[in-house]
Amino acid sequence: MPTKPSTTVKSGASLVKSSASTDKSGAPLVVKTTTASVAELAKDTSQSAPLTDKKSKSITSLRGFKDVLPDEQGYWDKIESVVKSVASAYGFGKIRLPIAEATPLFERGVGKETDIVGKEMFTFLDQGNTRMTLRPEGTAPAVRAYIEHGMLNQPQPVKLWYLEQFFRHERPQAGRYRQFWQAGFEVIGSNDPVLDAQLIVLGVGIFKQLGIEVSTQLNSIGMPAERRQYITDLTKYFKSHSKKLGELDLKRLAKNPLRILDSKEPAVVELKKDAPNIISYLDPESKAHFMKVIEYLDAAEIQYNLDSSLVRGLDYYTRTVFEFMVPNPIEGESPITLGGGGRYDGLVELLGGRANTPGVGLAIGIERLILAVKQAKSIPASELEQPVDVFFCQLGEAARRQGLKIFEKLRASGLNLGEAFSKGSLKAQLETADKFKAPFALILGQKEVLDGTIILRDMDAGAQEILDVEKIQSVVIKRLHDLKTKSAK
RNA sequence: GCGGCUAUAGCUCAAUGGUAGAGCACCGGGUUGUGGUCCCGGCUACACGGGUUCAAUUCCCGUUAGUCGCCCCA
Repeated sequence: MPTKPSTTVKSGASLVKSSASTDKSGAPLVVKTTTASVAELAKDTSQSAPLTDKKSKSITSLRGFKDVLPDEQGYWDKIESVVKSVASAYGFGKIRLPIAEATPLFERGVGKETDIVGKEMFTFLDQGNTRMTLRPEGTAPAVRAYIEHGMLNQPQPVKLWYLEQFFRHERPQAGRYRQFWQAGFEVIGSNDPVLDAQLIVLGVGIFKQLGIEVSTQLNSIGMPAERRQYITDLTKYFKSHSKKLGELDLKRLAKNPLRILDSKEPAVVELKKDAPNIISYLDPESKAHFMKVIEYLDAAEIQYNLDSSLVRGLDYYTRTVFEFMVPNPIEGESPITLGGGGRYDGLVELLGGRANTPGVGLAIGIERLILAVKQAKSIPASELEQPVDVFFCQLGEAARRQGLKIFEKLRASGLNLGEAFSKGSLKAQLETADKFKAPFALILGQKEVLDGTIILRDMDAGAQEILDVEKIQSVVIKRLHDLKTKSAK
């Protein structure tokens, strides 16, 4: 919708102003309006305004916590509906997860040594001294729910999806906030590689439906035992070249050697070419699993890049890992990762569930997705705007009163209505109708109230017809239909 | 957490060591009955704190916030 709320609460001054105008427009509802009382009210507001303390500090949103304003909702609605329809098409059940969890869920599940848990969680003690955390990701909570509700007694695998906010205390950046939304898909209870592949197909499908081309990076990081050996050798290799490493990469090598693989240092990029490759450390079973994933992706005709340096920052991943990214959002800018996921075959057991309960999941970052969608301009404006079918104008007190009733009747018949009941002049109302891009306006004045009629104005043509007020629903619906078929041609 | 850049009205931007203008937006008016063009009027800002100075929105420092990059990740 093209309009913005007229009062933005940012400063103390505008706060006072907005409440004053509300009083004014609300008054006629309560009091039987006389010219005297309106004049008095007007006097009141003009007196209270100068009392505003200009120096008063305004409270703004927290760092990294954003308002999503009406003019952005089109993107959110569109994405939500795509995610939802894809989820149901693939047989996922929706789950709504609590916003906070017991802190150990993430310490154990995601890994104490990860950056997410180590330094990015919003963790606090509640009044009862319980350590709780605003969820930084969804997989551990989803798995917790799977265990807690005995979902192992349902047909396996259990497929869950969610679209929820998560929290990480990071420095905000483009497409990165402290409160952010993710669409997540979890498939728990089967280790069949076909599920890994299908989840990637699903992810690519979501992006495709939103008009976004992503490239899919794919890797297998094996099971923990295989990875351990790899990490040992990788560390050994890079240590032997430690002179070429910068401070940061040395730190990574000491703390989390896998991370050195996504270093952007030219020297490291060069060294990586001869570094041990994770794939050759996979045992036959993991290797066969990975091969199957690849075969299924080929069968589904999904493009992917094998990237043996793709490692992910959460400890629970096993075997398949993948990422979706927009390679070149803008000329010269670095790629944006829109989503990613992987297999987590040990997580259920780690969180106290039955041993040998595998799982695989996918998460998509909604704010980043919106960034990409905006960039690609892939959603037509008509889908992003909230259409107003007909704008209701009223003139005079009698028309305003009857208008309220007529408005309700029209609303009940499923029309999207615009109105400016708080405005008096027809001019102002038609101006507003114009700003809402309403194709039609209904005009109810004194005369029409007496005659039992109402004027229907075609806003583009400027033509008007006088209708029997009892018949407006059907006529308005018909005119809208005519307009749509006409513009479709 | 680290580094670069930035901070003037709701938005986009000016100017200025002597406290600020425009365009758009918003509100009202130009006939208490007709919008998209036009005319008139109105509202709204120097992020915060300190320093230098007779005087700071302007120069300096700090804080905060935004933004970009790093780290990390979605």
